[in-house]
Amino acid sequence: MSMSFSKEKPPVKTKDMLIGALLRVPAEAILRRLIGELNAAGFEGLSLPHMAVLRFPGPDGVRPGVLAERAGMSKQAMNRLLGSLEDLGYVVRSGAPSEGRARIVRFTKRGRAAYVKEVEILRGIEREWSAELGPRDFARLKLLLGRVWDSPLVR
Amino acid sequence: MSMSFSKEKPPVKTKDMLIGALLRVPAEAILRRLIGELNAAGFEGLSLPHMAVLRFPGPDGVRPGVLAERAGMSKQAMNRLLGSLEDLGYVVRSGAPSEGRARIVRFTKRGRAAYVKEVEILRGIEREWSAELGPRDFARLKLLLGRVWDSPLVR
DNA sequence: CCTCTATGGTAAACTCTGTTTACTACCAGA
DNA sequence: TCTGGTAGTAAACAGAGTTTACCATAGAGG
Repeated sequence: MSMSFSKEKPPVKTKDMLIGALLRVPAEAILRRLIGELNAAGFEGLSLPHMAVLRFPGPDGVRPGVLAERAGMSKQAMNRLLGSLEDLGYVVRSGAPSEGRARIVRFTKRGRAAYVKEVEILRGIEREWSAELGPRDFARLKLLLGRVWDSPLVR
Repeated sequence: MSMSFSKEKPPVKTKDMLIGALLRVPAEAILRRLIGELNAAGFEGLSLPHMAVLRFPGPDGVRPGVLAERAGMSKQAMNRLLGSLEDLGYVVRSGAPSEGRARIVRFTKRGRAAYVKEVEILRGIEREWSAELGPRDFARLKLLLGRVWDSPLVR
């Protein structure tokens, strides 16, 4: 599944860019890179849809329905994702609901390692951005995005 | 106490957030809103995949293959998207390639109106963000994202 | 104690969207 | 003229998600 963008920069003035593209393009670039590096690091089989599960704050100890809600998808879709992740050896789900208990998703060792690696990759990306923009400006960027996060704008 | 991503804020410290989520979440929120408002404004039928065509700098006067490249998808997939957009009355493609000329995508009136509306919606979102963050900080945010855009980080 | 209802999970059919594979048409250059 | 490259198209296929429907459990009220 190639999400690759064009390889050249469009001949566009930055000041014309609207906030939509300014956020979307780097966000997608990060996601592509995350998946690529995860696979390259030996965590094979992980693809874009799996990221809906692996992303912060992670699925460990959480019920499938909650994960579905977080990811903004149906329980059924999430369930298949979890089945896939289970087949790949990244998570396990506790016993069937017929036993009366709610199911709980748990990381396997491999799953936890993948999650740790994911955070590492993101930290690496942050270091690169920090080097490119300068530490002060990168910190400012994160701070501003944090204020957006805390605001009602994104809900 | 389920913490839903879409309706409530997760109990998370902003400083723990990594750049991936900080960009992804608002980018997705904007996209959802864009599609919703476009539909509500009478531009029915437009869905998420169509946004790969309608997004800046727009398809007008461009060949299908170039649009495919821009969107990071195969020419076949783009072609079907364009067929869909054509059925919905937003674009037209010039005569078949058997006629020896390269096909060119053109907006219909409706298509151009949708594109104009899209920019309007985005400008509206920018105004809201500007009000929330303050004009100076919003300008700073766009400037910083522009520097990311211009850097090799996102390619 | 029994039923009714809400909740959580599961399963199958369907739909949408993209890729892969393969084909046709035109064009420019040896 | 032949040949390789470009542009577009078509059909088969794969995947990912939703809808519809169903089962099991737990808790509340009669």
